[in-house]
Amino acid sequence: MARPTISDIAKQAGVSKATVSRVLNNRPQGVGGPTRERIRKIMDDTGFHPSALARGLTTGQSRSVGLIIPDIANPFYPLLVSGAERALSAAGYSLFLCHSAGDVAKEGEAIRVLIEKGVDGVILDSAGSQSDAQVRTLEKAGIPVVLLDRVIGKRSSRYGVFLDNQLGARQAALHLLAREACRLIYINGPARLSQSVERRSGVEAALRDSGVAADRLRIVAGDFTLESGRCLTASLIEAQRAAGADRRLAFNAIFAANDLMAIGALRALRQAGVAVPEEVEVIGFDDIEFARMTEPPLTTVAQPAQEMGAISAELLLRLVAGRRPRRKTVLTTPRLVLRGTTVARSASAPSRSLAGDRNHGKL
Amino acid sequence: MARPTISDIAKQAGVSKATVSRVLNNRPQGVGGPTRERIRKIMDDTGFHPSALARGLTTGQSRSVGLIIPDIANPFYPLLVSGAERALSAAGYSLFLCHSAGDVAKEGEAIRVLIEKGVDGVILDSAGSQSDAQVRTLEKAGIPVVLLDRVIGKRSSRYGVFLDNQLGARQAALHLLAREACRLIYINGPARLSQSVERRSGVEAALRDSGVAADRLRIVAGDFTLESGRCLTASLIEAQRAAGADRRLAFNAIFAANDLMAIGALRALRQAGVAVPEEVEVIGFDDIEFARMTEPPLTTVAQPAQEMGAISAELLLRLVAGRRPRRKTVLTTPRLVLRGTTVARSASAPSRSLAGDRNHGKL
DNA sequence: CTGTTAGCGCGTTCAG
DNA sequence: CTGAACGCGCTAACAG
Repeated sequence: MARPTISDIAKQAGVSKATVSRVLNNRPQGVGGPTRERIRKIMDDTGFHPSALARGLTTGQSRSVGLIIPDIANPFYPLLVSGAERALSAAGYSLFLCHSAGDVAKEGEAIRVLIEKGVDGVILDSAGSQSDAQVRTLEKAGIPVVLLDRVIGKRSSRYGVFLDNQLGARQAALHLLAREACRLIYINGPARLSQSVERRSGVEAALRDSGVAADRLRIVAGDFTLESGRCLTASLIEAQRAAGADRRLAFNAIFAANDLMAIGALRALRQAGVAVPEEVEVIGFDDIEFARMTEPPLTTVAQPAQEMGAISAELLLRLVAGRRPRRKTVLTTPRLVLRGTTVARSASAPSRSLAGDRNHGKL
Repeated sequence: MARPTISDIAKQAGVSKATVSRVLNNRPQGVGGPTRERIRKIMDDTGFHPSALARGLTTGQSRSVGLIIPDIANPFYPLLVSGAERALSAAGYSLFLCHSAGDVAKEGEAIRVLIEKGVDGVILDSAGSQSDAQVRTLEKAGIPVVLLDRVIGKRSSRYGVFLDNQLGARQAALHLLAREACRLIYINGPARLSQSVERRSGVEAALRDSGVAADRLRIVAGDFTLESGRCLTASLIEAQRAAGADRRLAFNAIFAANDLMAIGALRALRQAGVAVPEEVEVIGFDDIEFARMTEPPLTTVAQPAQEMGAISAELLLRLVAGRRPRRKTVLTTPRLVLRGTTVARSASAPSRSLAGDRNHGKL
């Protein structure tokens, strides 16, 4: 009682395989109405399912794509996956999920497997900046690639979907710098990551744009963990208190390069008895789910992660279909979400004016 | 310059396809050392990758399995996925990820696709209790299925990996009931979910075991959202205050059926100025990532989600290999993680004594 | 040690 | 409108 094949159906229906194939693919011509119905019924009764493997072997299309991400357990990536999976399955494609654990070798292994599985394309949230060779392997195999979230080399050389980190950081910093007599601390991530570089440059741009004196901004380096945000903030508070009335050490605003560090900062402030947002305002980056659960809820720069996943899938499908998208890379727009860790500022321009909507155009 | 096939390699090497196939599959006999090396080199130089599709067509094995979960964006499921993916890829298997959005129809569609893709097996975190027919479709196609996290019908009738919800709830409740003069509130989830039923029964068992009077326990129903936990707790506090010195309304412990509701409860308590854990102790369930970020960090019942994913994968692989595992279902053991929302109790028995280690035995 | 032959299940000609 | 024959890339069984 093995799985029935197309020939089994043909035999039972007293027709040829070709005829069955035609009803399978809903081809209007070639099969009479009654015959069609009869074949359909037999397929249902026998529990027939056409083999996508066999089909792919002849068509050269597997209708499946690979998605490689550094880490599934990290709460940011599932959003990318979710967006991609939805777009893909809506288009009749399936998703091979692979994780690289941030390791270039594992990433290469995943790519090898995906090629063997005959995927029609790959979405790659690359493990490192040296992934260039890996991508070339795919290209050599004639498999389209869309980069997602992380840049490899020059941004414009490959298809990709990224967040405009600079813009997001700029928005947040501008918002804080609009505070009267603002003294801003920027807690950056590890300098080697492109995200850190871009966000920092956004903060510096905001400083220039707002005309605030350069000594009003102070940049410290964290490592994207809650602990680092807490420690850095605690020691800043400490230093400020030790200095007594020395106002140069004072600060009344913190912008952290991710939400976890912002939450750490929040905790340090609370423990020191500093009122948020009255004495110090705080903004994070990412808009992780927990951002709205802190007290007060965290103002933060939201990444449209699901959308990014979906866009990358659409871009890839276009490539798979053989069309050349007009734009090689899509920059998605971050959005400043105002919550309780900042005070309302009526005068400030609405953040949308900065945003534009570059990601709503045609791909 | 299309993708080279096994015949291309054979031609270049001046041997037959069979010989190439033999080195491809590392078969020790059949090929001489030098020939083997030469063929290997040619494969490397041409960037040859064997087609898993074609291979699967003849072997009847695709070396890929499907994993269906209700929702990828929900932070609990990625842990399951992560565990499964790791175990699978370590065994040389790839993972098709599908989401059902909790919808039985979509789940059916996913199953259909997976059958067509020729997966060797399916791990199913079922969308509903009526998924029985779907599973039968798979069984009819000769595809092994392992249930994960959610039960369908009678627990013992199918292969599956589940958490011992009753045990987890019992541990938590016992811990709280050990408090002197404990008056416990249990915030349950929606009654229709098996998780709610099992956890409630665990709480009731703890009450009996501890010999505490039944009127010390009060059960209210939430819906697993943070808001519901907050509201219910707030109104309980309200009622208690309105009653003045009426001690029957007093409570000094809350056990919530998940972490989100516990966090909501925490917030209500803080807003009412109730000290945690001094006046009221709180325990949650799940141990989501944010549990350790609340203030104080949340004591909770941890689910070994990654492990559950990994075990389900191993179970499935065993099935795929044609071996009959000794046990049809694996019950994983929850673990009470003591953090800041409960006070230390030196007298209480270590939670491990209750735990056992049923999930460490042979599958 | 190596080559030959025959499928795996399906899509696609090209004749009928 | 329908059917027979071939090929997709690979493995398995059997020759040599």
